[in-house]
Amino acid sequence: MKHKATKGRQANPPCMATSLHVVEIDKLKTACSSCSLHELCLPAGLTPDEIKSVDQLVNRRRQVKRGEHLYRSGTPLQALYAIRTGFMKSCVLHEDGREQVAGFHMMGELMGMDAIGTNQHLCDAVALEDSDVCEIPLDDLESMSRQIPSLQQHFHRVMSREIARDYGVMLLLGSMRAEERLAAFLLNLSQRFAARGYSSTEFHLRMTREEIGSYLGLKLETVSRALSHFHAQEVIAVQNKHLRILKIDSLRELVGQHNCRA
Amino acid sequence: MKHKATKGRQANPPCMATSLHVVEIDKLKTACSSCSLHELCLPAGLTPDEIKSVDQLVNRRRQVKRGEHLYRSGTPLQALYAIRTGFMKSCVLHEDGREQVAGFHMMGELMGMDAIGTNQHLCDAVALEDSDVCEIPLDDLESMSRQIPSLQQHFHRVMSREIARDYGVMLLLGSMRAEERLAAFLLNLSQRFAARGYSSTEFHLRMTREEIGSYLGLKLETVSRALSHFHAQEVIAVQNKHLRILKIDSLRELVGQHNCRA
DNA sequence: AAGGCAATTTGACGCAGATCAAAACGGGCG
DNA sequence: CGCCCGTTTTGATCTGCGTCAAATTGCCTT
Repeated sequence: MKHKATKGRQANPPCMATSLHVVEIDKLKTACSSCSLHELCLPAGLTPDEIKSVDQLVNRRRQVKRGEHLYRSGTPLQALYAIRTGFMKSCVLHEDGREQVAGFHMMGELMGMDAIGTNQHLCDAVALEDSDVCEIPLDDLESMSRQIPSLQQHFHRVMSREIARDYGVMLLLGSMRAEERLAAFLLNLSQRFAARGYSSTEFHLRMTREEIGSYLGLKLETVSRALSHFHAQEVIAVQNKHLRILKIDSLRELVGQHNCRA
Repeated sequence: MKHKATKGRQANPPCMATSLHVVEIDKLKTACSSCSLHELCLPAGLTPDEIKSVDQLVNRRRQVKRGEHLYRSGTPLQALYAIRTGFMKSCVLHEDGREQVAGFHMMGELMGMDAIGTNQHLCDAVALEDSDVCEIPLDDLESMSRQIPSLQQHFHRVMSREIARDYGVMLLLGSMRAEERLAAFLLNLSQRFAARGYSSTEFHLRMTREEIGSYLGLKLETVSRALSHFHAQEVIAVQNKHLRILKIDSLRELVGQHNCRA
């Protein structure tokens, strides 16, 4: 529980990847410097030298197959995880076994921060497609951020942004109507895909309608109906999980105006 | 924007307190060491020596009268604030001017963490009763937490707990019925008052029904009706803002069972 | 290619909670 | 003390979304 000044852990087993060449495994270890995500991820804004130091933090990568858990609620916090590729959800669990999706996470995002306070994970993290995450032991991150102020600062920003995101979700759940929620959700996805260099108007929904509904505080039927309605209005084009935004401004207008639920 | 190794700011104007003796002003400056909240607040778990160092962080105290703002949405982040006495709310603002209560805050709690990511406050912070807060400049907190690992660790825990709290609110807003939400809310208040040495069963609601409703994603009439219903069942006794919990277990049962909204 | 299961869509209906309205209450101020 | 205004309560009605149900589609397995 006390701070350990562990600095790098070269002795760890290389990784759990299954069928990779040695060369690739080696590349895996020198993560951040060569990672295309370092402008989005934890090392954002660091100098190349600093990023080299951060490489030592990410000593292990882990593959999580579609449907598998990265961690489970109640489990002790082992590390934080940065998503390198793939798509995940986190679910908060009710005492009575029911669950609610608390967020969807894509590459460059950090998961597990909710567990720092109690050292126990509060949610399940489940891969919605085959994913690849970097394991970042918290102790190491803390000791390194004592040495690299800009890393420390960036880590704080990342945590803070998670809080800000949560406030946005609270707003959505507390005061938006079904179609507004869905519009806000689609705009959010769009923007995040765009930030990663993907199309902001055409993408694949990796989650089911039920998962979208759980996240938005709606039933799957309502999600389906709202999508159909948007489709009928030609605001979007949906076919199963493939989605294209046709009139992004219409979505924006929808989110802006709160007809109901003052 | 870069880290400044500022360490203490003894030169600041003492404080904005209005009618205090010099002795008291002086006492105000040596905040944490003599503060009865240090087990709840930021210095929790530090050694007496470490707390002395932390005293330098809290170089200013600020009084916020009932109804006044501590900070406003959009304003640049000046500092984090630890509540010493009083009671506050934070409100997220819609673009269209509508607002939603994102949280209620009581003594020992830290406010402003949502602003670290963008350096801009995301919510308004308003005092619901005359309050007294400690100003903690973020730069100073960061530089000191580089020197005192247990401070760093505790700060991370505090931020993480805010994230965990938000997840709880998301759960509440996304999947509980009106009376469950209210029960969860009352239990939460009860527990937080208890942690501060106040009665867990009898307290004063400092916020209006409308503010409760805003926080819980309900209309004030619904809040009022739910309170009346609990009262009729003799689960609680409410008179205006005075509230007594008579059957705390009934409230707990209510939160446990999710009749609706799977 | 066929079969089966999960996901999705669509319709009909009901209800929790929003909305509208009005009365009662309480607290601060002249 | 009494007035005024914001807060709260309570009732009546309306509606968005949940619930139930059934048909359709797509995907994965054999």
